[in-house]
Amino acid sequence: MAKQKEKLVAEITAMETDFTQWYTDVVLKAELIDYSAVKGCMILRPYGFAIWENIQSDLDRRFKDTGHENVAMPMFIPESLLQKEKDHVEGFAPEVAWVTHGGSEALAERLCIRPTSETLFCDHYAKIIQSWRDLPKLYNQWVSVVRWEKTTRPFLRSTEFYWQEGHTAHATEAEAREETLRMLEVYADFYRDALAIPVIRGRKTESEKFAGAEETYTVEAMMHDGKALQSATSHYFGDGFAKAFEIQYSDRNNQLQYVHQTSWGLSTRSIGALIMVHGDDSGLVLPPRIAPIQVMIVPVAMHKDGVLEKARAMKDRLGRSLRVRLDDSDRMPGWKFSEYEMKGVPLRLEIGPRDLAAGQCVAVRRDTGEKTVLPLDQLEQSVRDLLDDIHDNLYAKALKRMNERIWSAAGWDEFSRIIAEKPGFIRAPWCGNEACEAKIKEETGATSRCIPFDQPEQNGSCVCCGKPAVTDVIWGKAY
RNA sequence: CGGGGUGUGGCUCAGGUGGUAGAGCGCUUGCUUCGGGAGCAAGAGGCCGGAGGUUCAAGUCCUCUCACUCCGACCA
Repeated sequence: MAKQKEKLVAEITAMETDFTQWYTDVVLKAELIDYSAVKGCMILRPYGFAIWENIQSDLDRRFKDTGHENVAMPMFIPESLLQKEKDHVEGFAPEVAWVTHGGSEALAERLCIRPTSETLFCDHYAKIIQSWRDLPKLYNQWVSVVRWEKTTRPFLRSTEFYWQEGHTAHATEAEAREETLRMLEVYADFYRDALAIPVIRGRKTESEKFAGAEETYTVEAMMHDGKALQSATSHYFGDGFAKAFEIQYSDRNNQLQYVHQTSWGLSTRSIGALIMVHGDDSGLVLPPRIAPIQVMIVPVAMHKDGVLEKARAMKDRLGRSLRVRLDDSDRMPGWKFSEYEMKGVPLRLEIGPRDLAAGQCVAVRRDTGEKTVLPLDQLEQSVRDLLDDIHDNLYAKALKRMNERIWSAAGWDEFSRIIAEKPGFIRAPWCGNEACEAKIKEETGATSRCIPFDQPEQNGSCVCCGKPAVTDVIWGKAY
Protein backbone atom coordinates (compact mmCIF):
# COMPACT_ATOMS: atom_id res chain seq x y z
CA MET A 1 0.00 0.00 0.00
CA ALA A 2 1.29 3.44 -0.89
CA LYS A 3 2.12 5.73 1.97
CA GLN A 4 -0.25 8.56 2.80
CA LYS A 5 0.34 10.90 -0.05
CA GLU A 6 0.87 14.57 0.25
CA LYS A 7 -2.24 16.66 0.45
CA LEU A 8 -2.76 18.15 -2.96
CA VAL A 9 -5.91 20.13 -2.57
CA ALA A 10 -5.29 23.21 -0.51
CA GLU A 11 -8.94 24.26 -0.38
CA ILE A 12 -9.93 21.36 1.82
CA THR A 13 -9.35 21.49 5.57
CA ALA A 14 -7.40 18.47 6.83
CA MET A 15 -9.45 15.84 8.65
CA GLU A 16 -7.26 15.94 11.75
CA THR A 17 -7.54 19.71 11.95
CA ASP A 18 -11.34 19.82 11.95
CA PHE A 19 -13.37 16.86 10.76
CA THR A 20 -16.62 18.81 10.56
CA GLN A 21 -15.05 21.52 8.46
CA TRP A 22 -13.40 18.87 6.28
CA TYR A 23 -16.83 17.37 5.63
CA THR A 24 -18.38 20.72 4.72
CA ASP A 25 -15.43 21.57 2.45
CA VAL A 26 -15.68 18.27 0.60
CA VAL A 27 -19.41 18.48 0.10
CA LEU A 28 -19.14 21.99 -1.37
CA LYS A 29 -15.85 21.76 -3.26
CA ALA A 30 -16.78 18.48 -4.91
CA GLU A 31 -19.95 20.23 -6.05
CA LEU A 32 -22.29 17.67 -4.53
CA ILE A 33 -24.64 20.28 -3.13
CA ASP A 34 -25.25 23.93 -2.66
CA TYR A 35 -27.15 25.53 0.18
CA SER A 36 -30.59 26.76 -0.76
CA ALA A 37 -32.77 29.70 0.19
CA VAL A 38 -34.57 27.60 2.79
CA LYS A 39 -32.72 26.80 5.98
CA GLY A 40 -31.67 23.21 6.20
CA CYS A 41 -32.60 22.39 2.62
CA MET A 42 -29.91 21.56 0.11
CA ILE A 43 -29.70 21.71 -3.63
CA LEU A 44 -28.43 18.45 -5.03
CA ARG A 45 -26.14 19.51 -7.86
CA PRO A 46 -25.60 17.33 -10.93
CA TYR A 47 -22.60 15.47 -9.49
CA GLY A 48 -24.30 14.87 -6.15
CA PHE A 49 -27.55 13.86 -7.76
CA ALA A 50 -25.74 11.49 -10.13
CA ILE A 51 -24.45 9.59 -7.09
CA TRP A 52 -27.99 9.39 -5.77
CA GLU A 53 -29.22 8.17 -9.15
CA ASN A 54 -26.64 5.40 -9.13
CA ILE A 55 -27.62 4.45 -5.60
CA GLN A 56 -31.26 4.43 -6.66
CA SER A 57 -30.78 2.26 -9.71
CA ASP A 58 -28.68 -0.31 -7.85
CA LEU A 59 -31.06 -0.51 -4.89
CA ASP A 60 -34.15 -0.43 -7.05
CA ARG A 61 -32.92 -3.47 -8.93
CA ARG A 62 -32.46 -5.28 -5.62
CA PHE A 63 -36.01 -4.32 -4.59
CA LYS A 64 -37.45 -5.55 -7.88
CA ASP A 65 -35.45 -8.78 -7.54
CA THR A 66 -37.14 -9.37 -4.19
CA GLY A 67 -40.60 -8.84 -5.65
CA HIS A 68 -41.37 -5.22 -4.83
CA GLU A 69 -43.31 -2.67 -6.89
CA ASN A 70 -42.89 1.08 -6.93
CA VAL A 71 -45.74 3.49 -6.20
CA ALA A 72 -46.03 7.18 -5.35
CA MET A 73 -48.05 8.51 -2.46
CA PRO A 74 -49.15 12.14 -2.04
CA MET A 75 -46.88 14.44 -0.09
CA PHE A 76 -49.72 15.67 2.18
CA ILE A 77 -51.24 13.85 5.13
CA PRO A 78 -54.46 15.13 6.73
CA GLU A 79 -53.96 15.70 10.44
CA SER A 80 -56.66 13.17 11.35
CA LEU A 81 -54.90 10.47 9.36
CA LEU A 82 -51.54 11.16 10.96
CA GLN A 83 -53.14 10.81 14.40
CA LYS A 84 -54.56 7.34 13.96
CA GLU A 85 -51.61 5.52 15.47
CA LYS A 86 -50.73 6.99 18.85
CA ASP A 87 -47.04 6.13 19.24
CA HIS A 88 -46.39 7.12 15.68
CA VAL A 89 -47.83 10.65 16.00
CA GLU A 90 -46.07 11.23 19.28
CA GLY A 91 -42.79 10.33 17.64
CA PHE A 92 -43.18 12.63 14.68
CA ALA A 93 -45.39 15.49 15.90
CA PRO A 94 -42.50 17.72 17.05
CA GLU A 95 -40.92 17.78 13.62
CA VAL A 96 -43.71 18.00 11.08
CA ALA A 97 -44.35 20.96 8.79
CA TRP A 98 -47.97 22.00 8.37
CA VAL A 99 -49.88 23.43 5.44
CA THR A 100 -52.67 25.62 6.77
CA HIS A 101 -53.79 27.54 3.71
CA GLY A 102 -54.77 26.81 0.14
CA GLY A 103 -54.31 30.07 -1.67
CA SER A 104 -55.72 32.65 0.73
CA GLU A 105 -58.28 30.34 2.33
CA ALA A 106 -57.62 28.60 5.60
CA LEU A 107 -58.04 24.82 5.28
CA ALA A 108 -60.77 23.11 7.27
CA GLU A 109 -58.21 20.51 8.28
CA ARG A 110 -54.53 21.27 8.17
CA LEU A 111 -52.24 19.03 6.15
CA CYS A 112 -48.92 17.73 7.28
CA ILE A 113 -46.09 17.42 4.79
CA ARG A 114 -45.08 13.77 5.03
CA PRO A 115 -42.24 13.09 7.46
CA THR A 116 -42.67 9.42 6.48
CA SER A 117 -45.59 7.67 4.83
CA GLU A 118 -46.80 4.84 7.07
CA THR A 119 -50.21 6.43 7.52
CA LEU A 120 -50.68 7.00 3.78
CA PHE A 121 -49.80 3.41 2.93
CA CYS A 122 -52.01 2.10 5.71
CA ASP A 123 -54.98 4.16 4.60
CA HIS A 124 -54.53 2.84 1.08
CA TYR A 125 -53.95 -0.75 2.17
CA ALA A 126 -57.18 -0.67 4.18
CA LYS A 127 -59.03 0.00 0.94
CA ILE A 128 -57.34 -2.45 -1.39
CA ILE A 129 -56.81 -5.46 0.86
CA GLN A 130 -59.82 -7.73 1.36
CA SER A 131 -58.70 -11.28 0.80
CA TRP A 132 -55.68 -13.46 1.54
CA ARG A 133 -55.35 -13.47 -2.26
CA ASP A 134 -54.45 -9.75 -2.07
CA LEU A 135 -51.40 -10.49 0.05
CA PRO A 136 -48.60 -9.82 0.33
CA LYS A 137 -48.46 -6.21 -0.80
CA LEU A 138 -44.86 -5.30 -1.46
CA TYR A 139 -44.70 -1.57 -2.23
CA ASN A 140 -41.88 0.90 -2.28
CA GLN A 141 -41.62 4.57 -3.13
CA TRP A 142 -38.76 6.93 -4.00
CA VAL A 143 -39.71 10.36 -2.67
CA SER A 144 -38.56 13.16 -0.46
CA VAL A 145 -39.85 13.77 3.06
CA VAL A 146 -39.71 16.74 5.39
CA ARG A 147 -38.73 16.83 9.03
CA TRP A 148 -38.34 20.17 10.75
CA GLU A 149 -34.94 19.56 12.30
CA LYS A 150 -33.32 22.04 14.63
CA THR A 151 -29.78 21.60 13.47
CA THR A 152 -29.04 20.48 9.96
CA ARG A 153 -26.06 19.25 7.97
CA PRO A 154 -25.84 18.35 4.30
CA PHE A 155 -26.87 14.72 3.70
CA LEU A 156 -26.63 13.81 7.38
CA ARG A 157 -29.63 15.75 8.57
CA SER A 158 -31.49 18.06 6.25
CA THR A 159 -34.97 19.47 6.53
CA GLU A 160 -36.03 17.81 3.30
CA PHE A 161 -34.28 14.64 2.24
CA TYR A 162 -34.64 12.02 -0.46
CA TRP A 163 -35.08 8.39 0.36
CA GLN A 164 -36.98 5.28 -0.44
CA GLU A 165 -39.51 3.83 1.90
CA GLY A 166 -40.74 0.30 1.47
CA HIS A 167 -44.08 -0.61 3.04
CA THR A 168 -45.35 -4.14 3.00
CA ALA A 169 -48.40 -5.98 4.29
CA HIS A 170 -48.40 -9.72 4.96
CA ALA A 171 -50.84 -12.39 6.03
CA THR A 172 -48.76 -13.70 8.89
CA GLU A 173 -46.35 -12.51 11.50
CA ALA A 174 -43.74 -14.98 10.32
CA GLU A 175 -43.87 -13.67 6.76
CA ALA A 176 -43.61 -10.08 7.89
CA ARG A 177 -40.71 -10.81 10.21
CA GLU A 178 -38.96 -12.61 7.40
CA GLU A 179 -39.47 -9.61 5.11
CA THR A 180 -38.06 -7.25 7.74
CA LEU A 181 -34.85 -9.22 7.98
CA ARG A 182 -34.66 -9.88 4.25
CA MET A 183 -34.64 -6.17 3.54
CA LEU A 184 -32.04 -5.54 6.20
CA GLU A 185 -29.83 -8.02 4.34
CA VAL A 186 -30.53 -6.22 1.07
CA TYR A 187 -29.23 -3.03 2.67
CA ALA A 188 -26.17 -4.73 4.14
CA ASP A 189 -25.36 -6.33 0.78
CA PHE A 190 -25.85 -3.04 -0.98
CA TYR A 191 -23.50 -1.25 1.41
CA ARG A 192 -20.85 -3.91 0.90
CA ASP A 193 -21.19 -4.51 -2.83
CA ALA A 194 -22.07 -1.04 -4.12
CA LEU A 195 -20.71 1.42 -1.58
CA ALA A 196 -17.80 -0.69 -0.25
CA ILE A 197 -18.91 0.11 3.29
CA PRO A 198 -18.94 -2.56 6.00
CA VAL A 199 -21.90 -2.40 8.37
CA ILE A 200 -22.93 -3.96 11.65
CA ARG A 201 -26.36 -5.53 11.55
CA GLY A 202 -28.44 -5.49 14.67
CA ARG A 203 -31.62 -4.71 16.50
CA LYS A 204 -32.42 -1.39 18.15
CA THR A 205 -33.17 -1.21 21.86
CA GLU A 206 -36.66 -0.19 23.01
CA SER A 207 -35.70 3.44 23.42
CA GLU A 208 -34.10 3.67 19.97
CA LYS A 209 -36.96 2.02 18.11
CA PHE A 210 -38.96 3.74 15.36
CA ALA A 211 -42.19 5.36 16.54
CA GLY A 212 -44.89 2.71 16.18
CA ALA A 213 -42.61 -0.24 15.49
CA GLU A 214 -42.52 -3.51 17.37
CA GLU A 215 -38.92 -4.14 16.30
CA THR A 216 -36.43 -1.91 14.53
CA TYR A 217 -33.37 -3.36 12.84
CA THR A 218 -30.47 -1.29 11.64
CA VAL A 219 -27.21 -1.36 9.77
CA GLU A 220 -24.64 0.84 11.49
CA ALA A 221 -21.47 2.07 9.84
CA MET A 222 -18.37 3.65 11.37
CA MET A 223 -17.22 6.96 9.98
CA HIS A 224 -13.60 8.08 9.65
CA ASP A 225 -13.80 9.93 12.97
CA GLY A 226 -15.09 6.85 14.76
CA LYS A 227 -18.68 8.03 15.04
CA ALA A 228 -21.60 5.85 14.06
CA LEU A 229 -24.03 6.50 11.26
CA GLN A 230 -27.36 4.67 11.24
CA SER A 231 -27.24 3.79 7.57
CA ALA A 232 -30.58 2.11 6.91
CA THR A 233 -33.40 0.72 9.03
CA SER A 234 -36.01 -2.00 8.68
CA HIS A 235 -39.05 -2.17 10.95
CA TYR A 236 -41.45 -4.89 11.95
CA PHE A 237 -44.79 -3.35 12.88
CA GLY A 238 -46.77 -6.36 13.97
CA ASP A 239 -50.47 -5.60 13.58
CA GLY A 240 -50.42 -2.29 15.47
CA PHE A 241 -50.97 -0.15 12.41
CA ALA A 242 -53.38 -2.69 10.96
CA LYS A 243 -55.59 -2.36 14.02
CA ALA A 244 -55.41 1.42 14.04
CA PHE A 245 -56.26 1.58 10.34
CA GLU A 246 -58.46 -1.53 10.18
CA ILE A 247 -56.48 -3.33 7.54
CA GLN A 248 -58.18 -6.70 7.52
CA TYR A 249 -58.47 -9.61 5.13
CA SER A 250 -60.51 -12.80 4.97
CA ASP A 251 -58.31 -15.83 5.31
CA ARG A 252 -58.82 -19.22 3.66
CA ASN A 253 -61.35 -20.11 6.37
CA ASN A 254 -63.25 -16.86 5.80
CA GLN A 255 -62.07 -15.51 9.15
CA LEU A 256 -61.21 -11.78 9.35
CA GLN A 257 -57.53 -11.26 10.17
CA TYR A 258 -55.30 -8.23 10.62
CA VAL A 259 -52.30 -7.92 8.33
CA HIS A 260 -48.72 -7.78 9.64
CA GLN A 261 -46.61 -4.96 8.27
CA THR A 262 -43.08 -3.80 7.71
CA SER A 263 -41.33 -0.69 6.52
CA TRP A 264 -37.72 -0.02 5.59
CA GLY A 265 -35.78 2.93 4.33
CA LEU A 266 -32.48 4.25 3.11
CA SER A 267 -31.87 7.94 2.48
CA THR A 268 -29.44 10.41 0.96
CA ARG A 269 -27.70 10.09 4.30
CA SER A 270 -25.96 7.14 2.65
CA ILE A 271 -24.05 9.72 0.61
CA GLY A 272 -22.84 11.21 3.89
CA ALA A 273 -21.59 7.74 4.78
CA LEU A 274 -19.73 7.46 1.48
CA ILE A 275 -17.99 10.74 2.11
CA MET A 276 -17.07 10.04 5.72
CA VAL A 277 -15.97 6.42 5.25
CA HIS A 278 -13.83 6.68 2.12
CA GLY A 279 -12.89 10.36 1.86
CA ASP A 280 -9.40 11.68 2.57
CA ASP A 281 -7.59 15.00 2.85
CA SER A 282 -7.67 15.50 -0.91
CA GLY A 283 -11.46 15.19 -0.97
CA LEU A 284 -13.94 12.57 -2.05
CA VAL A 285 -13.03 8.98 -2.79
CA LEU A 286 -15.89 7.28 -4.59
CA PRO A 287 -16.29 3.54 -4.89
CA PRO A 288 -16.35 2.65 -8.61
CA ARG A 289 -19.80 1.09 -8.72
CA ILE A 290 -21.65 4.28 -7.82
CA ALA A 291 -19.13 6.87 -9.04
CA PRO A 292 -20.82 9.11 -11.65
CA ILE A 293 -17.51 9.16 -13.51
CA GLN A 294 -15.59 5.90 -13.18
CA VAL A 295 -12.73 6.84 -15.46
CA MET A 296 -11.49 10.32 -16.34
CA ILE A 297 -9.21 10.60 -19.32
CA VAL A 298 -6.77 13.52 -19.15
CA PRO A 299 -4.80 14.27 -22.31
CA VAL A 300 -1.37 15.80 -21.78
CA ALA A 301 -0.02 18.26 -24.34
CA MET A 302 -3.19 17.75 -26.28
CA HIS A 303 -2.21 20.24 -28.96
CA LYS A 304 0.47 17.82 -30.11
CA ASP A 305 -0.30 15.56 -33.04
CA GLY A 306 -2.40 12.53 -32.29
CA VAL A 307 -2.89 13.04 -28.55
CA LEU A 308 -6.50 14.17 -28.61
CA GLU A 309 -7.42 11.66 -31.29
CA LYS A 310 -6.03 8.83 -29.19
CA ALA A 311 -7.77 10.15 -26.07
CA ARG A 312 -11.07 10.22 -27.92
CA ALA A 313 -10.55 6.71 -29.19
CA MET A 314 -9.91 5.52 -25.62
CA LYS A 315 -13.09 7.21 -24.46
CA ASP A 316 -15.14 5.55 -27.21
CA ARG A 317 -13.73 2.13 -26.43
CA LEU A 318 -14.18 2.32 -22.66
CA GLY A 319 -17.48 4.18 -22.96
CA ARG A 320 -19.18 1.08 -24.28
CA SER A 321 -19.20 -0.51 -20.84
CA LEU A 322 -18.10 2.17 -18.36
CA ARG A 323 -18.93 5.71 -17.29
CA VAL A 324 -16.02 7.52 -18.89
CA ARG A 325 -15.31 11.19 -19.47
CA LEU A 326 -12.60 12.98 -21.37
CA ASP A 327 -11.52 16.41 -20.20
CA ASP A 328 -10.35 18.20 -23.33
CA SER A 329 -10.80 21.67 -21.83
CA ASP A 330 -7.84 24.04 -22.01
CA ARG A 331 -7.05 23.70 -18.30
CA MET A 332 -3.57 22.60 -17.34
CA PRO A 333 -3.19 18.84 -16.83
CA GLY A 334 -2.12 19.42 -13.22
CA TRP A 335 -5.30 21.34 -12.55
CA LYS A 336 -7.35 18.49 -13.93
CA PHE A 337 -5.52 15.94 -11.79
CA SER A 338 -6.36 17.85 -8.63
CA GLU A 339 -9.91 18.55 -9.66
CA TYR A 340 -10.85 14.93 -10.27
CA GLU A 341 -9.05 13.76 -7.17
CA MET A 342 -11.11 16.23 -5.18
CA LYS A 343 -14.22 14.83 -6.85
CA GLY A 344 -13.24 11.27 -6.02
CA VAL A 345 -13.07 9.85 -9.56
CA PRO A 346 -11.77 6.30 -8.96
CA LEU A 347 -9.42 6.07 -11.92
CA ARG A 348 -7.58 8.60 -14.06
CA LEU A 349 -5.98 7.73 -17.38
CA GLU A 350 -3.29 10.06 -18.70
CA ILE A 351 -2.35 9.99 -22.36
CA GLY A 352 0.46 12.13 -23.72
CA PRO A 353 3.07 12.22 -26.51
CA ARG A 354 5.36 9.81 -24.67
CA ASP A 355 2.55 7.26 -24.35
CA LEU A 356 1.52 7.56 -27.96
CA ALA A 357 4.82 6.22 -29.18
CA ALA A 358 4.78 3.38 -26.68
CA GLY A 359 1.14 2.37 -27.26
CA GLN A 360 0.24 2.83 -23.60
CA CYS A 361 -1.37 5.15 -21.10
CA VAL A 362 -0.75 5.95 -17.44
CA ALA A 363 -3.41 4.91 -14.92
CA VAL A 364 -3.62 6.58 -11.52
CA ARG A 365 -5.94 5.16 -8.90
CA ARG A 366 -7.62 7.50 -6.45
CA ASP A 367 -7.61 5.17 -3.46
CA THR A 368 -3.84 4.64 -3.30
CA GLY A 369 -2.41 7.22 -5.68
CA GLU A 370 -0.54 4.39 -7.36
CA LYS A 371 0.48 4.88 -10.99
CA THR A 372 0.67 2.03 -13.46
CA VAL A 373 1.34 1.85 -17.16
CA LEU A 374 -1.38 0.14 -19.18
CA PRO A 375 -0.80 -1.17 -22.71
CA LEU A 376 -3.61 0.17 -24.88
CA ASP A 377 -4.36 -3.11 -26.57
CA GLN A 378 -5.85 -4.64 -23.39
CA LEU A 379 -7.25 -1.41 -22.02
CA GLU A 380 -10.82 -2.58 -21.29
CA GLN A 381 -9.77 -5.56 -19.22
CA SER A 382 -7.04 -3.70 -17.32
CA VAL A 383 -9.39 -0.89 -16.42
CA ARG A 384 -12.12 -3.24 -15.30
CA ASP A 385 -9.66 -5.16 -13.13
CA LEU A 386 -8.36 -1.96 -11.60
CA LEU A 387 -11.85 -0.73 -10.77
CA ASP A 388 -12.72 -4.03 -9.12
CA ASP A 389 -9.50 -3.89 -7.16
CA ILE A 390 -10.25 -0.35 -6.02
CA HIS A 391 -13.64 -1.48 -4.74
CA ASP A 392 -12.13 -4.41 -2.87
CA ASN A 393 -9.39 -2.26 -1.43
CA LEU A 394 -11.82 0.41 -0.22
CA TYR A 395 -13.96 -2.20 1.48
CA ALA A 396 -10.99 -3.95 3.05
CA LYS A 397 -9.55 -0.71 4.38
CA ALA A 398 -12.88 0.38 5.84
CA LEU A 399 -13.46 -3.03 7.42
CA LYS A 400 -10.02 -3.09 8.97
CA ARG A 401 -10.41 0.42 10.34
CA MET A 402 -13.79 -0.44 11.83
CA ASN A 403 -12.68 -3.69 13.41
CA GLU A 404 -9.60 -2.05 14.88
CA ARG A 405 -11.78 0.47 16.63
CA ILE A 406 -14.40 -1.70 18.24
CA TRP A 407 -13.22 -1.79 21.82
CA SER A 408 -14.44 -3.83 24.69
CA ALA A 409 -14.96 -2.51 28.20
CA ALA A 410 -15.29 -4.54 31.38
CA GLY A 411 -16.77 -1.91 33.65
CA TRP A 412 -17.97 1.64 33.99
CA ASP A 413 -14.57 3.27 34.49
CA GLU A 414 -13.05 1.60 31.48
CA PHE A 415 -16.13 2.37 29.41
CA SER A 416 -16.18 6.08 30.15
CA ARG A 417 -12.42 6.36 29.70
CA ILE A 418 -12.49 4.71 26.26
CA ILE A 419 -15.44 6.79 25.09
CA ALA A 420 -13.66 9.94 26.15
CA GLU A 421 -10.27 9.02 24.70
CA LYS A 422 -10.66 6.71 21.73
CA PRO A 423 -12.74 7.17 18.62
CA GLY A 424 -14.83 4.14 17.70
CA PHE A 425 -17.43 1.81 19.14
CA ILE A 426 -17.51 -0.16 22.33
CA ARG A 427 -18.95 -3.61 22.43
CA ALA A 428 -20.05 -4.29 25.98
CA PRO A 429 -22.64 -6.34 27.88
CA TRP A 430 -25.88 -4.73 29.05
CA CYS A 431 -28.43 -5.77 31.64
CA GLY A 432 -31.39 -4.72 29.51
CA ASN A 433 -32.43 -1.95 31.85
CA GLU A 434 -33.29 1.31 30.15
CA ALA A 435 -32.00 3.25 33.13
CA CYS A 436 -28.47 2.04 32.37
CA GLU A 437 -28.83 2.97 28.72
CA ALA A 438 -30.04 6.42 29.73
CA LYS A 439 -27.21 6.88 32.22
CA ILE A 440 -24.60 5.98 29.61
CA LYS A 441 -26.08 8.47 27.19
CA GLU A 442 -26.34 11.15 29.85
CA GLU A 443 -22.83 10.81 31.20
CA THR A 444 -20.73 9.76 28.22
CA GLY A 445 -22.64 10.93 25.14
CA ALA A 446 -22.62 7.42 23.72
CA THR A 447 -25.86 5.75 22.70
CA SER A 448 -26.74 2.15 22.06
CA ARG A 449 -26.25 1.74 18.33
CA CYS A 450 -27.62 -1.77 18.16
CA ILE A 451 -27.81 -5.20 19.67
CA PRO A 452 -25.65 -7.04 17.15
CA PHE A 453 -26.93 -10.29 15.65
CA ASP A 454 -23.83 -12.26 16.48
CA GLN A 455 -24.03 -12.77 20.23
CA PRO A 456 -21.81 -14.81 22.50
CA GLU A 457 -23.20 -17.03 25.20
CA GLN A 458 -23.89 -14.36 27.74
CA ASN A 459 -22.18 -14.59 31.12
CA GLY A 460 -20.90 -11.03 31.48
CA SER A 461 -22.09 -8.24 33.69
CA CYS A 462 -23.64 -4.94 32.66
CA VAL A 463 -21.02 -2.36 31.85
CA CYS A 464 -23.06 0.25 33.65
CA CYS A 465 -24.56 -1.33 36.81
CA GLY A 466 -22.60 -4.57 37.09
CA LYS A 467 -25.67 -6.78 37.27
CA PRO A 468 -25.86 -9.91 35.08
CA ALA A 469 -26.05 -8.96 31.41
CA VAL A 470 -28.62 -10.25 28.94
CA THR A 471 -26.90 -9.18 25.75
CA ASP A 472 -23.94 -7.43 24.13
CA VAL A 473 -24.59 -3.96 22.80
CA ILE A 474 -22.62 -1.81 20.36
CA TRP A 475 -22.22 1.62 21.92
CA GLY A 476 -20.92 4.75 20.27
CA LYS A 477 -21.32 8.39 19.59
CA ALA A 478 -23.54 8.89 16.60
CA TYR A 479 -24.42 11.37 13.90
C1' C B 1 -33.94 25.44 21.86
C1' G B 2 -29.31 27.53 24.59
C1' G B 3 -23.99 29.42 23.65
C1' G B 4 -20.20 31.34 20.17
C1' G B 5 -18.73 33.15 15.20
C1' U B 6 -19.53 35.50 10.45
C1' G B 7 -22.25 38.65 6.76
C1' U B 8 -18.19 43.85 1.74
C1' G B 9 -17.52 41.64 -6.58
C1' G B 10 -18.74 34.46 -8.19
C1' C B 11 -15.11 32.72 -3.86
C1' U B 12 -11.55 34.00 0.37
C1' C B 13 -10.94 38.28 2.79
C1' A B 14 -8.58 43.90 3.69
C1' G B 15 -10.91 48.30 4.83
C1' G B 16 -7.40 51.83 13.42
C1' U B 17 -10.25 56.74 15.77
C1' G B 18 -16.82 58.32 10.07
C1' G B 19 -15.01 61.62 4.32
C1' U B 20 -18.12 58.37 -1.00
C1' A B 21 -14.66 50.80 -1.86
C1' G B 22 -9.67 47.47 -2.52
C1' A B 23 -6.50 42.77 -3.00
C1' G B 24 -5.89 37.65 -4.29
C1' C B 25 -8.31 33.81 -6.68
C1' G B 26 -12.12 32.96 -10.22
C1' C B 27 -14.55 34.95 -14.88
C1' U B 28 -14.16 37.14 -20.36
C1' U B 29 -10.89 37.93 -24.83
C1' G B 30 -6.14 37.21 -27.30
C1' C B 31 -1.24 35.04 -27.76
C1' U B 32 2.27 31.63 -25.77
C1' U B 33 1.96 27.06 -22.85
C1' C B 34 0.69 21.65 -21.21
C1' G B 35 3.59 14.44 -17.50
C1' G B 36 0.81 17.56 -10.46
C1' G B 37 -3.61 23.56 -9.72
C1' A B 38 0.85 27.89 -16.33
C1' G B 39 2.66 33.07 -18.16
C1' C B 40 1.81 37.84 -20.29
C1' A B 41 -1.65 41.57 -21.89
C1' A B 42 -6.35 43.84 -22.06
C1' G B 43 -11.31 43.70 -19.78
C1' A B 44 -16.09 42.82 -17.06
C1' G B 45 -18.01 42.73 -12.29
C1' G B 46 -19.94 45.71 -5.72
C1' C B 47 -27.01 50.25 -4.03
C1' C B 48 -20.93 46.81 1.58
C1' G B 49 -27.28 40.90 4.40
C1' G B 50 -32.00 43.99 5.46
C1' A B 51 -34.73 48.04 8.14
C1' G B 52 -34.55 52.14 11.20
C1' G B 53 -31.56 55.92 13.72
C1' U B 54 -27.16 59.53 14.97
C1' U B 55 -24.40 62.94 11.51
C1' C B 56 -23.03 68.00 6.80
C1' A B 57 -21.27 62.91 5.76
C1' A B 58 -22.13 55.67 7.67
C1' G B 59 -18.86 48.97 5.46
C1' U B 60 -17.30 52.14 9.61
C1' C B 61 -21.22 54.44 15.39
C1' C B 62 -26.33 52.90 17.85
C1' U B 63 -30.98 49.83 17.79
C1' C B 64 -33.76 46.03 15.69
C1' U B 65 -34.10 42.16 12.32
C1' C B 66 -32.66 38.13 8.79
C1' A B 67 -29.41 34.48 7.01
C1' C B 68 -25.43 31.25 7.25
C1' U B 69 -21.97 28.57 10.26
C1' C B 70 -19.80 26.03 14.58
C1' C B 71 -20.47 23.76 19.67
C1' G B 72 -24.15 21.37 23.01
C1' A B 73 -29.73 18.94 24.21
C1' C B 74 -33.65 15.99 20.15
C1' C B 75 -33.65 12.89 15.29
C1' A B 76 -32.94 8.89 9.04
